[in-house]
Order: sequence, then C-alpha cells, then structure tokens
Amino acid sequence: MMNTQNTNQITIFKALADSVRLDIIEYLKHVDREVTCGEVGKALNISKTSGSYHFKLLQEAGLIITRKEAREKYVRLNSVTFDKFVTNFYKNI
Amino acid sequence: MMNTQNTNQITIFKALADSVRLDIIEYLKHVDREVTCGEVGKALNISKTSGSYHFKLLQEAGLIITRKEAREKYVRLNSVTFDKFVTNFYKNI
DNA sequence: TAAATAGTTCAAGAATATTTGAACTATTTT
DNA sequence: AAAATAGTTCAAATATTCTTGAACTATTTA
Repeated sequence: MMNTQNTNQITIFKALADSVRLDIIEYLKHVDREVTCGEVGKALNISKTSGSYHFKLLQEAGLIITRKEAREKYVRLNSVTFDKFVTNFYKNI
Repeated sequence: MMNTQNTNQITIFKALADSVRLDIIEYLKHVDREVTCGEVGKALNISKTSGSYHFKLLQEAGLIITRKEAREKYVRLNSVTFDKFVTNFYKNI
C-alpha cells in the first residue's frame, strides 16, 4: 500500500481552509473516538461523495487516520499532526 | 477607519492556504522588521496587483500589521495572531 | 443468491480564488 | 509643472476547488 500522506505546511493549511473539513475535524475532536465516515456524514449532513472527497484530503494532509474494515471506513483525528500544527482551535473566535 | 480584520479560524487558514502568501509570511518572518510591499514584491517576484491582493487577505486575517506612510505601505508580521495559531512553521517539512 | 449497505471514482458543472492589465489616487522627484 | 514611483481598484480571464449524480467494487443481510 503506497503512502499518500503529505506533510507539507501548505497541504495542511489547504486541508484546514474549508468549512466542511473544519466541521469534520470539530466532530472528530468532540467525539474523541474512531467513527465511520457514514456516521460523520449523517451527523453533519454531508453527502457520501462529498464526504469521500473531504476525508481523502484530510488523510492526505495527515490530519486523520483511517482504517478500512470490511464495508466501513473508520476515521479518527491524527492528534500527532493536529496538535503539532493546530493550536487554539475554535471554529469561531 | 473601519476595522477589516476578521479573526476567524477559517479566515486564518484560508489566508495560509496559498503559496504566495506563505512566501510573504516566510519573508516577513525572516527579515523580522517592517518592510514595504514593494520590497517584498520585488524579492519574491510578485506583481504589484497580485501583491496588493495578497497583502489585503493577510491583513484581513490579522496575520500582518500594515501602516501607510505617504506613498508607501509598510508591512510586518503580526506575531500575536501568527504565534497564537501557527506553530512549527516551516514551508517544507 | 438477490437486495441492501458503505464507500469510491469519474466526469461535468458550479462556485471560489487568483492573476492580469488598464485606469486610477497620492506622493515624491526632476 | 511634468514625470516617476508606490500602491489600489476594477472587471475580465484563468485556475483551482468543491459538489453532484451515475456507475462502480466490496461486503453484509434477507
């Protein structure tokens, strides 16, 4: 399996520069456990296709860790990357 | 004079999600003093118009402090905002 | 084994963001 | 006073990002 993770500052900032992805991150941070893409999508009202797109970008930026189990894909925040680059995370200040 | 500064997480991330603006920030961080837009533009090979656009976004995100003196506009990093939200800043990791 | 479920991929369309050049204001230099 | 310089604004062109639906793979359930 090839490594698709890209730990460039700009990749991370681009990944964070979208409200859908910030919603996802906020959700993952809040629940603080592994959840399926479907659960996140339902909770945040994101379509499957759009979710797939956004989870991919977050994963490529190294901001989430994903694991496929059978039909489902589990995601959780990658707190190593997240805490390294993101401080004072509040969606609204 | 109206306040155009917008301290939202997403505004900051969007401001950081562009290579021209990261170049500008890196430059300002490196020189560590007030410089004119013109100096930055020349050093980084950014056109006046494009520079004007990018400096505006950085200012609106609160990432730089600007001061107009006669013909020239001086800019410097706003380290309060920058240090609050950006840690481990290296353009390439 | 057929139907349902979870997620991906693709191409097209829509929305946003960036660049460009021309015209402009304001200031400084000649 | 004319020319040069520093920067801004605008609208048009271009580039990039995001959303959508259809078709797809793989797995699970009825």
